[in-house]
Amino acid sequence: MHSPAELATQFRSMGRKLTPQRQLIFSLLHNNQSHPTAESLYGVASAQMPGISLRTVYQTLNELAEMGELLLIDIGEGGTRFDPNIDEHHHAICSDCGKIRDVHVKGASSLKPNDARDFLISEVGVVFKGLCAECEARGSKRSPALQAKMSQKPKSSSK
Amino acid sequence: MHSPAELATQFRSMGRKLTPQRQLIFSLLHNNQSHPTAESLYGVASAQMPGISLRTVYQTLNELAEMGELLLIDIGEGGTRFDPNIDEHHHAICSDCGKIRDVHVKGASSLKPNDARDFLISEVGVVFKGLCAECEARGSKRSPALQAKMSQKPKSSSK
DNA sequence: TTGTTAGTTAGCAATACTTGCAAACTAGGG
DNA sequence: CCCTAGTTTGCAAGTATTGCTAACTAACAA
Ligand SMILES: [Mn+2]
Ligand SMILES: [Mn+2]
Ligand SMILES: [Zn+2]
Ligand SMILES: [Zn+2]
Repeated sequence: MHSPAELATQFRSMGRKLTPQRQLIFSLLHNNQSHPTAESLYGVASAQMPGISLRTVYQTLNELAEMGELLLIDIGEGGTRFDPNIDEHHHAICSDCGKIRDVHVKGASSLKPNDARDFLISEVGVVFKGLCAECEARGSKRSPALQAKMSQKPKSSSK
Repeated sequence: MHSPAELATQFRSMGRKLTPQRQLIFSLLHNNQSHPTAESLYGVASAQMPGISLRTVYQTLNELAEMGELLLIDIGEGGTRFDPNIDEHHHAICSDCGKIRDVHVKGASSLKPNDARDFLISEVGVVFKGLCAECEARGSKRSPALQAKMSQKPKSSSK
């Protein structure tokens, strides 16, 4: 993703406005390697700008994605994760805590299917699943589903 | 996934019952390479067994997944896809029509992240995105989202 | 500064997918 | 044929995301 300043220029040049909400989201995304969900971003955004709406977070994330400034990652668990790192890279996903780490894989871009020679490849993605250092050390065996449940606070009206 | 007959035995030996619904689902899944969603399976199941419930399809698919007889695949678009092919393989996903094809990738299992040497890998997945032969030939440029919309019949009460 | 307006935001309804629940049903053993 | 543990259904509820629109405001011009 480009810097907040560059995005500002880019937005304005597209006839879009530079609102405080957008500026905040740009800054929260800048150098963010956590692969956040819309909801988690909304959490930190709300802390700095009470009243900002989840709807606006979704809207801005979608705009950035359409502009090619963000990548979407869909692991099975939970919602879509957003990735401001648009350079070629791959991911290691911890099946215990759900954290996603950026990794680089030598030779990944030249991988080809043995079969399906008639398939026109536009993109190759490699995903490693396993345990991150922390979870491995902790010797945890919790499933991601259980993890999610445990870190869940009772929600009243989140619709 | 094991054969319907083997699954029958396996289910009974676990104290589970062999119902007509389960038998039907086993047979629909056997040698099925379409990576169906619960909903699409429900469609074909309903044709052969009117009255079978979507709930039961989900239930059976989840049971098979827990038993390790099915793999779950989550592409961004639409619901979870189920894969009765549990041998090591990878996928080519058409960004136009959404079809998923099984592919084999030489050397995939020995891929390692350059960084993240502290990550304990349990599984490596490779995904190719691009155009399948049909869509490529057709020269289609439709997005999967648009595709989905176009093939959508108005739903009344699908909740 | 002020006015104008196209674009944006907030909030709530609606949708899509999946699971929770409980009453009715039934496979499989005795 | 009976019993009952396990199953199926139908519907409510939950989660993630988008549709809609009235109220708001950034950007620009006067
Ligand atoms: Mn990343
Ligand atoms: Mn497959
Ligand atoms: Zn972890
Ligand atoms: Zn295609």
